[in-house]
Parts: sequence; structure tokens; C-alpha cells
Amino acid sequence: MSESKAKGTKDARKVPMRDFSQSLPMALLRAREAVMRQFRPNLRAHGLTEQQWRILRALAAVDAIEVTELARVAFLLGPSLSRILRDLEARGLIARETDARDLRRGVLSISTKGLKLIAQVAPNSEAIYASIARRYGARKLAALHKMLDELEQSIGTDGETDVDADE
Amino acid sequence: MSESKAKGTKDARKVPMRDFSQSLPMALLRAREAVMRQFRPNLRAHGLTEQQWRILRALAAVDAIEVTELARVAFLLGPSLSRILRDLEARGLIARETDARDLRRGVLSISTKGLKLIAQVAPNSEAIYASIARRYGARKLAALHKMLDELEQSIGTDGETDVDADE
DNA sequence: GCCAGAAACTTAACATGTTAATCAACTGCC
DNA sequence: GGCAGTTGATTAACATGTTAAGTTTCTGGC
Repeated sequence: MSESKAKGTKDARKVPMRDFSQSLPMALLRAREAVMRQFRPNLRAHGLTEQQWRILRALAAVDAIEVTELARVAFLLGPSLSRILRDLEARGLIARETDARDLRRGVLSISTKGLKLIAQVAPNSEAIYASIARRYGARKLAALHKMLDELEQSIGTDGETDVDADE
Repeated sequence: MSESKAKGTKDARKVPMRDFSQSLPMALLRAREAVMRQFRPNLRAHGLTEQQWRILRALAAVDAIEVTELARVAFLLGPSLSRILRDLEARGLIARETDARDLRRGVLSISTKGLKLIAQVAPNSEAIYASIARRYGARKLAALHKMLDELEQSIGTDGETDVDADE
């Protein structure tokens, strides 16, 4: 019933490697997609993408913030951020000015219009999150967060994981 | 020293919502990125993207497979898959033919050249994975996999999570 | 055996991810 | 005080994510 539809499934393996079922990136991707599938419709209904929403939330949490720092906080690469900021500014959801001490730096802040939009989206978004927490278990969710953080730490710390390195 | 550089950080919150630190999608994204950052250089050195690698791996594990089934297995959307298959076929890494019984269906398989490429990439890739498993802990990694699967299950099962739904 | 509707892909259009290159502004050093 | 090197940010170019529309082929009912 749930067997693969591929022909010759039985021992058709041609290379010595883990199966997808043991792929960590895949597992993380699948889990994330399952979560995001819950949020996207709500965001889309308000004309927002996931990344735009991340930026608005980050801006709403502070008075003002520089572009580079925002990229770090919202976990976006510079080029993506540049494009999105251009759009959000054009839509009047954010405001930007230049740092007087360092003309290279851009300083961003959310607009009143942006805050209103957040107020419209947040409730439903929070409810969806609560639903996930309820179904998965709040305690378990906290444990998952902890394990993900630790994974990030154990990887980020040191090691290039370069096989040919002496170490 | 490590405090936020944003001005007025203290209680600058303007909206009632969770902080990013409690965002599940962000946590999953960060963890995944930390992992992928380890693999990407190796793949890129062989002219492969993450998704192209997923497809080759999936094809190497079977004799032949249909496009739709491959999309499911490699967790890619149809449009992305179409583009990637076009490129991989042009590079001679895969072969495709049409199902004689149903001319709509495309049947894919990996080529000898594709298998050779996998053989070149896989060892290093496996070593990187082993390094992650060693640093994070094999037992813990297995537990994380389990929790991610359960998260996916608890979300995927039923519920639209629509706040306005009666349920 | 024909035709409406479904199914399997593919194309299209727009947004983001990713790396490299560019550009303007700043910093340190001589 | 001027220039090499660095930094903050954007632009460029290509690949994928995402949703909608289009194409070809099947399938079922008449």
C-alpha cells in the first residue's frame, strides 16, 4: 500500500550512502515546511511573504536598527534583505534614513502603517502557533527548541569538518 | 558587549507577540542552515546544488522512478523539479524516457556519469555527516530525528489550524 | 468514438537564496 | 591630507520556492 512505486525497489541501491530517511537536512526541511504550511495562508492573505513578515516583526521589536544588524536578527542574507527593504519601503510599511555619523549605514524603523498591519496579522499567527504547541505538547516543543539550539552550537563551534584537514 | 546594538532596546516592544527566540520556523531554519553550511562547499566543488544532489541521491537508490514520485521523495515542488531535471539531463547526469502506457508520465534514471559523480561526492559528504553525528552525539541525533518526525505528524494530521474554524 | 473532467507535467511570473562583483564611505597609517 | 585597505550596502547573475496558468494525454460516461 505505502510501498514505493518505483520499479525494482528491492535492493536497487547503487551507491553506498545513507537513505533520505536518515538525512538531517531533509528532516529539518520537512519539519519546517510542515510548520510554515500552517502560517503561509494567513500571511499571504495580508500580502506578506514569510521573509517580509520576519522583517516587520523584527522592526516592531525595536526602535530602530541598522541594515546589517537586521540581517543578522531576521536571518536573511544581505542581497535578499536589500530587495525586500526596497519593496517594504515602497509600500510604506517601513521608514529608512541614513546614519549621520556614517553615511554608509542605513537605519530602519517600522511605520505606523506597518504596525497596523502587524496588529492585523499577529492574532491569527499567535493562535496558529498555540495550536501547534497544544498538539505537539508545550514541554516537548521546548525540548525541541533546546535540541535545535544545541545542534547549531555543536556545529558552529570550531571545526571546519574538512575531511582532509589535519586538525 | 554582546547586547543588541539597536537603540532603545529596553522594552522597545511595540506589539504583543513572541520574540524571534521562540519562533519555531526560525529555530528550524537556523539549525538547517548550520548543517547545510557544512555540506555546501563540498557539493559546490563538484558543481552541484543542494537540490540537484538530492535528486541524484534519490535516483541512485532506485532503478527508475516517475517525475511525480521523485518530487515526493526528494521533497521538491513540480516546477523546481522540472527545471532541475532539464539541466541534469543536459549535463548527461540522468536519463529520461516516456512511459509507453501513459505518454504523460516521464520515467527517470541515473546515468553512468551520474553514478560516477555521486561516487566522487559521497565519501566526503558521509564524513561530514559523521562529524556532525560525533559532535552532537549519535543518540541525541536519533532523538532529534524522532522529535522532528513527530512534529511533522502532529501537524500534518488533520487540523487546518484555522482559528475561525469550528472544529 | 466523443467529450467533459482529471491527471502529469511544464511554463510563466514573481520572490528569495546564494555567491561574486561593484560602489560609496570610512579608517588607519605614513 | 592622501591613499591602501576595509566596511556597509547594493547590484548582478543564476538557481530554487511558490502559486497560477497552460499543454498534452487519459479516463469515464454517454
